[in-house]
Amino acid sequence: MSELHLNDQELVRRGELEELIRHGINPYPADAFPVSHSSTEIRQGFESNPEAFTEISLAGRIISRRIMGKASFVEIQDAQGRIQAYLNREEICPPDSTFLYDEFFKKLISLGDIVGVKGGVFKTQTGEISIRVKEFTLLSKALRPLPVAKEKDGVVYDAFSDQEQRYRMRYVDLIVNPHIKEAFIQRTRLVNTIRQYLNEKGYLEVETPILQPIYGGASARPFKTHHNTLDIPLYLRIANELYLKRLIVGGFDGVYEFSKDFRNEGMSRFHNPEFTQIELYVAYQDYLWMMDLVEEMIEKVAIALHGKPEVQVGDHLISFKRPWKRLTMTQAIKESTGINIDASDEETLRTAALAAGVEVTAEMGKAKIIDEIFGAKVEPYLIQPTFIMDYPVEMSPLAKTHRNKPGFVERFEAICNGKELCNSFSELNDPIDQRKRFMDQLELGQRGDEEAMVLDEDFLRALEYGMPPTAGLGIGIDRLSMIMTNSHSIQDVLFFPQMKPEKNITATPEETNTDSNIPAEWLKVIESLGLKYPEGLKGYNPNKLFNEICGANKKGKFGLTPPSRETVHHWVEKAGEVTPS
RNA sequence: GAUCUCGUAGCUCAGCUGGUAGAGCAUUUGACUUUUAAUCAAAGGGUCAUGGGUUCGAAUCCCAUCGAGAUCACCA
Repeated sequence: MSELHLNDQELVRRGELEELIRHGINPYPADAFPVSHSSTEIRQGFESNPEAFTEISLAGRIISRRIMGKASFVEIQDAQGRIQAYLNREEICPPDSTFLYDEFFKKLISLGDIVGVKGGVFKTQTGEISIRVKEFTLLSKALRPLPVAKEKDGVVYDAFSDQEQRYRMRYVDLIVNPHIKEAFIQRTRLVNTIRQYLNEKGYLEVETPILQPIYGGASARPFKTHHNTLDIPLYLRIANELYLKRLIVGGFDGVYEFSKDFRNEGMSRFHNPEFTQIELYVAYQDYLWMMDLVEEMIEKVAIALHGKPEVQVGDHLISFKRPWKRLTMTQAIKESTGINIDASDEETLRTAALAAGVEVTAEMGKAKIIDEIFGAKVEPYLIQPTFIMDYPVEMSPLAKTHRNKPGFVERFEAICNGKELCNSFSELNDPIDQRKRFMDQLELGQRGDEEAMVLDEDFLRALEYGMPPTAGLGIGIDRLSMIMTNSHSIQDVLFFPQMKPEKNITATPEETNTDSNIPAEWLKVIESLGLKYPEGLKGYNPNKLFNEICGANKKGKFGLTPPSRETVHHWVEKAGEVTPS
């Protein structure tokens, strides 16, 4: 960033920086600054035991400052909170010089600087517990002004509230809006609670591949990437289900993983391209057993976070107290709409759906129509946690066929606040049935469904070796965090939500897709190989090209610095898009 | 992807039917030894998201682009 773009406040701070250095003060000292107390420890402990606070040290960021001649008050914010410090010229300066106060503290220290103080704790005339500073150390100089807000009687004025800036510069958001931290701390507490619960049951936390040659376990569009050495496409996982089941085949009887998954789909306040799920698989259990586990576990989470099973979410007070309501899909739809999906064939159902105002089309099969009715007429109205059980088989290619209800699978979702909270089934372990379900998916894929599952031959091989009957579960951790922290958007429970790049548009956007990114000198090398640009590069193996041009460069004594393999890949890609002139 | 709304100082925001930019906080300078949205006095600070157009004249009207938010679509 060039100096030309600095605003007046940034220039002032850089001036202060130079001035500090001129006075021999390192603005970024290497020395450790041992901290004896946090702001919270001081505020909570001082009243009952003042003697323990005569010699303390504390470090943090200057968040506000009131200079009153020879005395000053600063508010210092550490990881726990804020505390006031009192500085007096005579107390921090040696008798022969007022530099430390008049120059260093007053002129060269700014809001946002990180400082360390040593001194004793006392109470001011207005009754505020404060640190009487004897030693004042600069620990890190801030070169940008902090968007500090002021507060009185609980009302915050001029808070840093621009959502775009808050998400793009979460570090600033966390400094000036400390309450934002709370949701993130709760999220971690939530994860820890689940982890502890599952560990106590003896299940093994495992790690499985994020880069997968075949993506599976869910219906979604993946992110695709490429491995150069193997020269194969790889996908970022959309789920880890099929890997965890392989581990069940391998003889583990309970495995789980907190899994960052990636889906190349739309974004909304409920969707981020990367998100976290926990998946759990337990051998010799079924979905009914899993329902009990979910109830117990989520109730524990609510209590761990709020001290009670009730959580205020928007306008609703949601109770996670066991037991939760349980309904079959059939019952739920019947209750809400009067439609009996069991007794209806596809056409009757379509007519009934249309009559109820659900948008269904002629291409939709019975299962899809049921899904549409449920999504439009039932799910949004389920506020208190509710289990919906037994889904149509077509929508659940990895779930086991229902033990006594043909056409359905042993699957449940917990719905809460109108959204899916988790998804679970008795896992399909019949390899022949599983192959058939994959084939059905393949057919969907050939008909253009971009989210249809792909066939995973190795997974089928694993099933053919025999997988015990298994109960499986997936919970969206971000969604659960949103509910548990009363957050309106997924961005409020992700430190760094995905955003479009912020850099301003270039002045001439058309120039970026001119004919070639290949520098002229390298075009010569390529031509010396007898390849014509761009048509000769179309479909050419980029790794081969890389080797050849590097070789030609050496032998032909072009004397050029070789490009990276990645760059060459890019050239080939680009060449494929260019039409020969 | 669609629709609507928004983008002005470091932050939060004004800026009318078009007439060359305002406030509070922050910043700088000065005063002030227990303040707490400290106070008092003065000063500086802007490519009005970007690029076009209409106009004598555009922050304001029109078009395009970029970015954000909301709703919808998509997403088991």
